[in-house]
Amino acid sequence: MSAFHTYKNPSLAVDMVVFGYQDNKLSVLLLNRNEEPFKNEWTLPGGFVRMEDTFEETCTNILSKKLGLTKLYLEQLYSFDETDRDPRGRVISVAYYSLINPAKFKIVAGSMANDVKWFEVKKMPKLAFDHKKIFAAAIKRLQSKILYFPLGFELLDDLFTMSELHQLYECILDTEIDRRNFSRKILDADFIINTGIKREGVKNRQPDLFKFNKKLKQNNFHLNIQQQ
Amino acid sequence: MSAFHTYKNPSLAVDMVVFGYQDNKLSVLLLNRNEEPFKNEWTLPGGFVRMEDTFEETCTNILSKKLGLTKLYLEQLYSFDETDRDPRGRVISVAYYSLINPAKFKIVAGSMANDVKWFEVKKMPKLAFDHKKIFAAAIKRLQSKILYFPLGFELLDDLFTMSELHQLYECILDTEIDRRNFSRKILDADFIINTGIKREGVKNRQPDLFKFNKKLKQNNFHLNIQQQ
DNA sequence: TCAAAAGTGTTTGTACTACACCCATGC
DNA sequence: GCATGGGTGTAGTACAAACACTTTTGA
Repeated sequence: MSAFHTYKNPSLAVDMVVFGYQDNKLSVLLLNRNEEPFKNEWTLPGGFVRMEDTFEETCTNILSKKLGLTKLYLEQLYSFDETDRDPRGRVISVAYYSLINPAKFKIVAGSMANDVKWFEVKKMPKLAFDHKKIFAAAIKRLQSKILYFPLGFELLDDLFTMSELHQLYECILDTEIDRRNFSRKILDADFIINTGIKREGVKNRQPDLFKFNKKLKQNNFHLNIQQQ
Repeated sequence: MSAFHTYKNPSLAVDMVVFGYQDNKLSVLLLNRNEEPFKNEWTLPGGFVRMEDTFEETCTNILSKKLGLTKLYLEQLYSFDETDRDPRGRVISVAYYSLINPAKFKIVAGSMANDVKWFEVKKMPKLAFDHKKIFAAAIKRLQSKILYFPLGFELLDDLFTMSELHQLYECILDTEIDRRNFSRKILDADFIINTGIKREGVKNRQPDLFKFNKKLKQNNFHLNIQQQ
């Protein structure tokens, strides 16, 4: 038992794929490294796990420094263990993804990075380390999970129109969905509630505003989208 | 960079939920601990990750010592990070699950444990550490993944009858499935191939023997089972 | 009064469910 | 012959896809 901590351990870090949705585009938050290795390349935000912190605490600490944001939707993705994934030594990375509404937060550059920026998922730059792989896993998870779980609401304002929700789904899934069938399906599943309020100041007919049904007990929603 | 390994890191371990199927029952392999903490209690097999090993290598090393088995189906489940999950100190556990055919292997007691035993998933003993949680996650993953992915074949012999496969699904999902609808669905999906061979020496009509279709390219299988 | 987006409804086809029937084998 | 499990077929139904129509707003 006394020998318990004498083994040399791999280092342990978290890396995060932070998704944001704005202007009908899905984006990811990247940092530009200001030190070697991979100086001036783009990376996912991340950092080492301290002895006293859980993964989520580590994630929250890192993102609160850089974005000033709290109460994040966080979900563990996968743990990456290739022995050569970090040139500095053996580092295990536990990947998380997060969904945020960029309109609610202001990005603040942190001490480790000289630049923080949103990139559209369709226009991603080259990523350092094995972060391309982590990003790919996150997109895949997001696309499959949104088919049966109410994820999208984290990315939208508290009140949103059916059109906005519909476009979000089309954007994330990168496919066309019939708006009428989508509307019926998502209403039947009780994911959302029509507030009765109308959005004003729009060009055409004023759409209803919906809110997420936080009291949803049973989830019987399932979109059948063919993944290509 | 020189300070890279001076931070104190949490220890890193893997824990495995090894599923086996025999006598129409789904079982899990457990070890009886021969040292404190949790002496004489049952645990999932596991061990610490060495600097030079990947997770899968760690899993394989541990299981080959205790079971003499190779070429395992292994899938990463989740990483458990509660700060108090191990009384000896901070230990992160990356959980994997494995599917094996017990008939193919012989269990060998290892150096760390004084007993190795299969337990039916419906008759599990109290588990040490947070292993009950890990086990629950594994069952849940197995139940949801088998609905759309060809997992069951890892648990069966190379040649099996439709009945055997059907019973395996009913056992894992803990529900009744109409055998005729099941048969049609799984055949339509091209998961399995009828070898034309019949099983002999049975009491009633000789059933066809099937094999897994290893050349399966596109997976359009999906069982619709209501999870209760 | 026209264009564009939003709300609501209907038809059609497919796929799943719930069955029934026949076949082969051992006793 | 009969009991038992194995193989195959079919009618009914529910749901999803495809599509059309009406309503509301700003210009």
